[in-house]
Amino acid sequence: METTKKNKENKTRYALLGLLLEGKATGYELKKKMDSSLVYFWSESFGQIYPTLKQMEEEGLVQAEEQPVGDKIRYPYSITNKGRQVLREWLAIPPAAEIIRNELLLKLFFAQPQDKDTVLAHLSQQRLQNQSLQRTFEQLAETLQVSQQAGWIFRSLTLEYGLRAVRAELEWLTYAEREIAKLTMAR
Amino acid sequence: METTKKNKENKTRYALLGLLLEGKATGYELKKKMDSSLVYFWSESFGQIYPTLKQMEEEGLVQAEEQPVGDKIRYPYSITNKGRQVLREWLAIPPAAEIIRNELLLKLFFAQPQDKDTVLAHLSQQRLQNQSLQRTFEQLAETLQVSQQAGWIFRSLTLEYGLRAVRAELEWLTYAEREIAKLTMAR
DNA sequence: TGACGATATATCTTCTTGATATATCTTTGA
DNA sequence: TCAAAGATATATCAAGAAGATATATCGTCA
Repeated sequence: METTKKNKENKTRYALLGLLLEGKATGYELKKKMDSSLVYFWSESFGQIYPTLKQMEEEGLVQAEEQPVGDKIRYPYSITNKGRQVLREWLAIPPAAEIIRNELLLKLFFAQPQDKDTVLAHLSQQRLQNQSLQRTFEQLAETLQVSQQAGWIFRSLTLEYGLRAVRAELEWLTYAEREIAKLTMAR
Repeated sequence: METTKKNKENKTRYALLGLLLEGKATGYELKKKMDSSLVYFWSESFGQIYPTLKQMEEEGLVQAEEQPVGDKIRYPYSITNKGRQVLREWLAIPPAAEIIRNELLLKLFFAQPQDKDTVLAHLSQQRLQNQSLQRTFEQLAETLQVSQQAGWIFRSLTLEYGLRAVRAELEWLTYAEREIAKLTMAR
């Protein structure tokens, strides 16, 4: 696959531009929005957000505003038409294959028979995390049902993805625990 | 959750140590091994592998050997007892929650009704990628069935995870395409 | 013999994460 | 009413990771 294009492109900007479609917000507010809606498949740190916003302002993709609040100044950003266009163009590009780093699977892969109990503990922790995530998704689904505006369908599809992924992982956990139990019986 | 421990720990080393359990190998060979077995849930670049190997040698976790081959010198590394111990200790630590970055879902999340065709194209590409991955996993499963040595069960569980994840994603793709088709009917 | 692809080591830049610093604002309880 | 705690807000740094690229040798096929 001889690709010349740089796959190293900063994607933080698109996440921020997308969030700014909903209205102006400060870097801090953008981070909060992200953590309440996108975290399950996308996250950014302040170390990425603030510099990216500044850079995008230089490029004319967003516009900052100085808003004095008491003794301090907030900098709410809003998306420009150029920003909207850049986001639209990016949306049309086929998404790059994700790179996954799953620490649980890595530990499992290197485990030996004597690590059985360790592995079972890891699986059990994973189950708890997934169950909690499942509840979060179910609550989000209820909230989403209420507000059926434009683009609603696509957002609900991302949520459905999360729900199915969690369910599949829980089923795998059950399978894995059972297989490891069998192992114990045999010896 | 007041955690003092640095979550910023280099994990490349553990992947390399794990691979070195199977026998000595050069950085290049380690990369190849990784790409043929772990890629589906873990990957590393040369930019990580070579410096990490050097660093681990200084710490006494691996041992380099100078092996002249014709005009050039290979540097096969082998794991030391200290390395084995460090790996074992890491295996016992509960895995950190993965951070996911799914570009497809991000694009979906920001999509508007007019992006319908773009989204369908992305989904269709995703389906092809998943189908190809599914075939790879099925072939790997057959290979794995043959060699049932120690630790075989854990490796087969990681493969089973992959198979189930791919299957779940394919089912979601079908669901998503159907939902978007409904949308078209309605207007 | 030359071309090509695989082997092998290495470095650089950019991107990303997590930790930390600083300061103000808001809320809550003593 | 004062202090403490916690939320808001901006920012920077170090370490880690990804991707691109450079260099050179080896084996093999035409």
